[in-house]
Amino acid sequence: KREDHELVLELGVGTVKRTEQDNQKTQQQPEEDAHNQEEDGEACFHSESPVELSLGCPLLPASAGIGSLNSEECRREFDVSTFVVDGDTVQGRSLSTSSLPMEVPVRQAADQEAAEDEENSGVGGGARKKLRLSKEQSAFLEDSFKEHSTLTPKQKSDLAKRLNLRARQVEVWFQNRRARTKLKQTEVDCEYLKRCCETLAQENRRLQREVAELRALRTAPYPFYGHLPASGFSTARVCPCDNKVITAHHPGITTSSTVVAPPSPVSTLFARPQFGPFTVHPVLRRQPSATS
DNA sequence: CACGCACCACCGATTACTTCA
DNA sequence: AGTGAAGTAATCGGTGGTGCG
Repeated sequence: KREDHELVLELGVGTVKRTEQDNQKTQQQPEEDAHNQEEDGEACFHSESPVELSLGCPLLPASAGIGSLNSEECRREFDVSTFVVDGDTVQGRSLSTSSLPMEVPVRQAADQEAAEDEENSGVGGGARKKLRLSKEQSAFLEDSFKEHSTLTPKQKSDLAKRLNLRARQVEVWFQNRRARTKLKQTEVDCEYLKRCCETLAQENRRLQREVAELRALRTAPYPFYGHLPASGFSTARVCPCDNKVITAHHPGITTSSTVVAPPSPVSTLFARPQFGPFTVHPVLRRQPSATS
């Protein structure tokens, strides 16, 4: 956790808390898994050596625009140098598709073969078989997605090979993942626009009240203005739209000039929020429902 | 250089299936 | 055990970019 950020998003990936169901499924395929491990020449995810991966993820500045989400920056901030093996913290490992220090167990080697058989045999008329990716496969794909939301053909085939999936499956996963990200961003944008609307409605009400007051002043007898400053200005306000100072003289003469005004609460709110694994809009960050 | 064509990657919408409350 | 909602893998049809003849 870093001191200069309010929140640190932590993602846990691992097999420490395996459900009974998972264990049962694993037991159903011990031979296949063992076979795959031997084939790859690397040990992985033995039930007696659970792996937990903790990902520290500092928030990016909320001022980052929606279009400016820089995956490079995200990646640099994305500290995955620590994970835990059997309770011991291991430092200094980086996470990438090429250097992840573990092989990912596959749940569906048999299903994979069946699907490929079906593909090769050209049997397509029956009900499609939906395969569920294992937690580890999903986590690995998720990590890859954090590095790059799109894949080159080589990255795709590498990932497919590593996860024992078809390249098409990897491709589809990334397509669906992008769609989910976009959907969530849309939801965040919607929430943000609602807030903008509320704020503008408040501002509108306030301005209408002010207009009514000014009209009342204009129609009042002259001595009523005795409290005004010698300059004769009755109001001086910064327009949130273009940072112009609106000054109203009596009676009814209005001038304007551009100044550099500090950001108003309104303009601060209008900084567009950014959904993503790394950013939370400052307004939304302080919601009671937040984890803080 | 313009055109048509094939190929590919991607997207949005949708379906089909699984999981969970 | 049955059921609906939510999540997600997979499919389909459309679009834009690219290379080639």
